[in-house]
Amino acid sequence: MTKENPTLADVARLAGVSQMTASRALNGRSGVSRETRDEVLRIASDIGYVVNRTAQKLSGRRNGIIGIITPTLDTQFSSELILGAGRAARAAGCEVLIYTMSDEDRRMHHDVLGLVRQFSDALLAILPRDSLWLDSLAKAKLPVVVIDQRGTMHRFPSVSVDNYGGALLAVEHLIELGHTRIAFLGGGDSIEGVRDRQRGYVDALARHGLPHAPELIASGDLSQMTAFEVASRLINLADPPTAIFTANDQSAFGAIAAAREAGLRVPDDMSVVGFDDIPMAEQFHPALTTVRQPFQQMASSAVNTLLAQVAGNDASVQRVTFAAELVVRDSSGTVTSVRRRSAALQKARKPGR
Amino acid sequence: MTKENPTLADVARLAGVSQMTASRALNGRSGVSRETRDEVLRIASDIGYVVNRTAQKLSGRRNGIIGIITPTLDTQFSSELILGAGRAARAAGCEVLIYTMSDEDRRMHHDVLGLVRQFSDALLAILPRDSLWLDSLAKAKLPVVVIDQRGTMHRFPSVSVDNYGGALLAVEHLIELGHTRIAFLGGGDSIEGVRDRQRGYVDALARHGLPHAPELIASGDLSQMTAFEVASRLINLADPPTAIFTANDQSAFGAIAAAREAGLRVPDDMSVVGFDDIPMAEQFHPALTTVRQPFQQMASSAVNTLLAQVAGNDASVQRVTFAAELVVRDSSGTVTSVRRRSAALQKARKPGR
DNA sequence: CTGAAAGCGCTAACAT
DNA sequence: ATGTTAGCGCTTTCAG
Repeated sequence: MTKENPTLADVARLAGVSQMTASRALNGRSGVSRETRDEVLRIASDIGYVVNRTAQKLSGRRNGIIGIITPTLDTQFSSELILGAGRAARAAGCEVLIYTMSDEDRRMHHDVLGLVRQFSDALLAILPRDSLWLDSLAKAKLPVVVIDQRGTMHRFPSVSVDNYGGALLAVEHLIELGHTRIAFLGGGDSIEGVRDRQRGYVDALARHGLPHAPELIASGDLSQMTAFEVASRLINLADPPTAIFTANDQSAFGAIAAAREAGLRVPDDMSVVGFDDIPMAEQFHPALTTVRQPFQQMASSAVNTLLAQVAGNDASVQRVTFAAELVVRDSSGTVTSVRRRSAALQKARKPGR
Repeated sequence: MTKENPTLADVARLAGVSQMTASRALNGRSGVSRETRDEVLRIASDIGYVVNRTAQKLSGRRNGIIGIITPTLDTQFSSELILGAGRAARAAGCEVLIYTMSDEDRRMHHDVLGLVRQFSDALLAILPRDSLWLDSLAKAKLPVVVIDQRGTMHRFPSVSVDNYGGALLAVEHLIELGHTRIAFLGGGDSIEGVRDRQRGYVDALARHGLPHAPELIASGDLSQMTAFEVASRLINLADPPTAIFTANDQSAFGAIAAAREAGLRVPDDMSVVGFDDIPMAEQFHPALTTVRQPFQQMASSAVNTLLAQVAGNDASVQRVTFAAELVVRDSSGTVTSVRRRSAALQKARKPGR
């Protein structure tokens, strides 16, 4: 029937106690006798009472909601993170609410943050690419943890993967396989993590005495389509690379498609190594060799930091970095004979397209 | 400085009017003189006032938030829909809050719905595959619109694409290209839309006098990986299909990978047509021929229906269906000579794997 | 056109 | 261990 949602007052009345007592019992606070508590809980569950989190919040208390703000939803990168955050939050008895800030309407940072704050205790920010955001965040008076973007000002705790170290692993893997002309397909330099990957690439090369070839460093925008184009250019170089390390998995997919388009087989004629290890990496054909970000751990660390801050344990501004792990699959292999490669490229170039 | 967020009371005081007047002005209600209104708005904007939506909601008013509940975030299907909904909502001056119900914790339908209701005026449900959900939704006393799943009980307004018609388009396209052995790679029958696609496939065949070959109907789970396996089986049939129509794009990607694995070229030796036209479809290589769902339109229709209901225009339970559109790209082509195909398959089979 | 009072559901801060 | 009071920020009555 159309009976309204049960409220705390209902529970209290039915249990024959005051609202306050009911509240205490429900929240597991001290100051309630076992008996009373059990009774209250029983009644609450009986009538299907669900605490009203907006009221909770309005009254000044924390309401166990953590807000996630993300620029996009369509990257597996963010979905993985969100998934992990949700799990971690629920494990702690919290819920998660997601707010997307699509690129178009970066207009009202302020409003959005204001809104999020009204609804939640803390905010998990998944790196919008511009730092304007960071400014707005600074004004929001609530705990914030930023993922994968250490603000230049170090204003917020952040959690990220060891991008530099991961890149090192990837490139050294390629070097071990015998590659000497290794290209880097980056993603612009608006994202700090991506810049770190490039640094790792450069240093790995240097460390192994490999020449620094500027023409082998190209930059896309982390999208598959752009990566396809950029990789195509790389492949058509007079002296093309035998391997490409890309700044993310999506780019790797694009690079692989480009290699195929050029008549090269992966990994026989061209090795490709990505970064992220999104679920697709394993499903792709060929399965992608890539650097794994421990999304679940990162998310859960972020959530816990947030929760600690909410609880008052001021963990000051800290940055947590997780180790990256190289996952070797089928897109990387030993260098093929130069003859074969050249032949393949020649053949592919002639017909044109 | 650490001054708290401005509240309605602040605006009112500064403007020298009562809270009520300020409220009316801010909400664009009648009963306020132009002058007063302008003054209030000016002040509000000056001090950066942002209405507190939780308070708004608590006081019984609608707060302009529409909640979206989705089982997954990692399918481009849902991201597209969410994106579209966000746009439509913002166009109407509303905001959108997303709640994910990961498969694991389908436990507390009730709580989740309760929570969503507290935060928002209406609910857009991108449905989890089981209908238990529908039951819970029925109890939630707030406007609901369901996307792509017309509940068996027709309890909610729904918007979906013409799955049946879309499938017809896809299969007829294949038939026009000369294919006669066309397989269907489905996705189980828990989703009504997917079942409709299968019906479309069957009917298209029948309509063109093509034999109904049960062995050419296989079912996956809409994931790329499963599709790879299922498609592999299809390809290894004694009399394999020359084309595969898949229930969604992800499955098409898997099928293409399987074809390649078997030594077949797409589209030369095997045509593949998907369904959805997620952004990846265009970026994939080969670009995928697929049936487009007008995500943006669907989402915006859903949002508008929701908004209308909130506004009180009870549009009763209606179902909106959008036409599907065939997008021909590079993964479908005319049938190749059987000789070539057989040769390719023979060759691929011998080495084994 | 404007304002005062009361309350949404809950929780701190004081009582008892 | 339990109850009372007051108030979070806003809005709906109902009065001027």
